[in-house]
Amino acid sequence: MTLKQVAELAGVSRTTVSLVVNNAEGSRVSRKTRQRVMNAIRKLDYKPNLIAQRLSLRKSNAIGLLIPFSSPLFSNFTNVDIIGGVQEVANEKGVDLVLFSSGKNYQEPGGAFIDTVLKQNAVDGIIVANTRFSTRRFIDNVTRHMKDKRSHAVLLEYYWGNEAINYVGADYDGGIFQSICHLIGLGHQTIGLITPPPEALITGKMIESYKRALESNHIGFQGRLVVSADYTARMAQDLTRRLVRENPGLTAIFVGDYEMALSCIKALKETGLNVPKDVSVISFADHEVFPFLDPSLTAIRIPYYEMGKRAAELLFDDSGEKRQIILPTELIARDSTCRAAARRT
Amino acid sequence: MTLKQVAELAGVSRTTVSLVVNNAEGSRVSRKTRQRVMNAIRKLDYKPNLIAQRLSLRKSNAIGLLIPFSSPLFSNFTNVDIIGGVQEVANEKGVDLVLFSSGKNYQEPGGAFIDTVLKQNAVDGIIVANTRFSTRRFIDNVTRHMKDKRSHAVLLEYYWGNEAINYVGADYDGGIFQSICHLIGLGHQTIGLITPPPEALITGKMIESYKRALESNHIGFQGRLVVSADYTARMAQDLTRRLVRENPGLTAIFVGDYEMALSCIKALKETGLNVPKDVSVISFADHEVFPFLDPSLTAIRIPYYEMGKRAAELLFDDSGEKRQIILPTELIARDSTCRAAARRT
DNA sequence: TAAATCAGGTTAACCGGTTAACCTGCTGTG
DNA sequence: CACAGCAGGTTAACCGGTTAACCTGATTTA
Repeated sequence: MTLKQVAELAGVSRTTVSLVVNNAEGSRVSRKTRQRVMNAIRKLDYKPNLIAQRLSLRKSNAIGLLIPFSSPLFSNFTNVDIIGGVQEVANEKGVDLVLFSSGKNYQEPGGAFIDTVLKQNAVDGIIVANTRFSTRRFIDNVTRHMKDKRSHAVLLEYYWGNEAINYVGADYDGGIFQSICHLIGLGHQTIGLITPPPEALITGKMIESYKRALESNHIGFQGRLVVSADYTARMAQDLTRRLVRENPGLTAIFVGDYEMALSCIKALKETGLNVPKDVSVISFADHEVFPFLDPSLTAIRIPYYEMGKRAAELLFDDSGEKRQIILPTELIARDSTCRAAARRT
Repeated sequence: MTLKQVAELAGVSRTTVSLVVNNAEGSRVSRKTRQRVMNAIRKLDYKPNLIAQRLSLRKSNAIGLLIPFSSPLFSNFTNVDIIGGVQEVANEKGVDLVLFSSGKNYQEPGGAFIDTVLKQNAVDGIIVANTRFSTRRFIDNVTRHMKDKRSHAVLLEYYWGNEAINYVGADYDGGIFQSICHLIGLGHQTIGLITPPPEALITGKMIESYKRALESNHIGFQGRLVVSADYTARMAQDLTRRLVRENPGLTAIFVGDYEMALSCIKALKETGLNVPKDVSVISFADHEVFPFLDPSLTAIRIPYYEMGKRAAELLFDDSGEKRQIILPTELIARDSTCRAAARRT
């Protein structure tokens, strides 16, 4: 089932078979010969060996998607959307999608990994996803390798820096700003903020957006309203309880991760507080089931599917230009937020 | 950055470099030469070309995961778990994970696709996932190619047939049987069933399990309690309304798909019915957010992550034996089911 | 009619590794 | 001393494709 066998059966050279298989434009093969070759191909059920093809063409015809996450976090639903978006484009372009994911600590693997993968020709290009949860060190490490003109890599999610690299992000700042303003508009003055861990890139930015929204509305910033959790349900619940205990005036919480938002609501209910009557809650990312929650959850819609598509498309852009794409976000107001009222404690 | 360049810089043959790189056991390389080569490798930042390696070794060092789904259904959350499980094993074994997904219609691609992928050496083995939603034709097509002793393919999800092929499934029958019995135990006598489309493999089996549970409890089967929907929210809602309208005695519904379960509940609420007081609802698959729904949703837990792992492990089993693995399911009772009471309509 | 052109192939080098078989010089042994 | 054995390499074939360059005979063209 190789070119050679087909060639022998058809009584022609390998070159001719190759030309027939690739149906070359300038078709230098006569009808008769082509027929003979086609018959041999059919008879042997010949399929070209992709690996040999790739070696010969010096092209792997595959793109990589690196989700720097360990298994528990891997199931973050945003990943499905990203994978789906990337997959769609890969399908369209006829290339394979290879999935990479790191081990337990999402700091690793960094730029070295990308470098290796590309140098090894495992893939022609790679998308590094979910960088909002990565550390600065990780990102610096990655971007160092991406500045190269020929580097076919795309950062999927916002890059808070000013290097000329490819990235696709969403307007997190705008979404968070809008969320906080939404709460303030509903009369909330004491708004808690639960962020991802301090070392996650997004955390600092989240706090900035939060502050900016407060300032725009002439509300003072209070450090003790801001806490960071490590994505675990337990910690999110503990911090929620601490927030309401230590801040009697608190009537709203913005939670920077959807899983923690669920835990936050659970903790509030267990504390005997009503959502939204006592405390309004907004989740950072939206989810298809949020409309069905109790109460339905107000959240920022982030177009991960679209982001995946755009990132993949960027990978196929051979212009050599580095492009930055930021897609809009949108606040979806549901029942977990309402007009502020004094909390009964 | 090829073997040749390293060889030249180190002043040795390509063979020697290859031996050093692969750190061959019988290490036929002297310390001195090894050092020289290592230095050259470091100096040039040499990484072996995976594609050349694969060609030479006649091994692609990659496994494929085919999710025969179009994009909207691709985001089915069960897929993340499956992908995560497979990924974990792939990582462990040091092989790449290549993701395939079909186009719009989930009948295609079938066995021919698998055949092609394996013949092309794109991957060493392939997992065909989510087959519960596939048609009989698709499965027959796939299994035909899997009977081959040398076929490295695993069906991920139950295979309702008796061919000797590799598959990993879950005890759907047991889960559904248990669910219906649970409802009956709560006093429900008129239980609706919303299934996936008739052509989906699981549909017929679901109805069988449902019937079996009724029979075991001496309850007559009524055809008009069973309807099939096409996964869309609209259809699920329409059918829910029809079920309650046409069956005044109905006090419970088992829904064979988690997205449709959400729509079902929504429709019930809009009809003015209370869940669970008027109608109890059980969802076929569980989800991490189900405890947070309103009401929290009773569901069958299906260990998709574990199933992904087992399927991947099966792929690496070179014994030549075909193995069948069926993992247990579990009914998680929550607030969407309660003791039956006459419906106020 | 001689030269140019062209259709329809083939030859051979190459992609970047792996590895069986072979070579070479040294050491040990009967 | 002749030869076996071995350590430490190298040669060359091979994996299964692609493709530039070349060949050959038939058809145009000047």
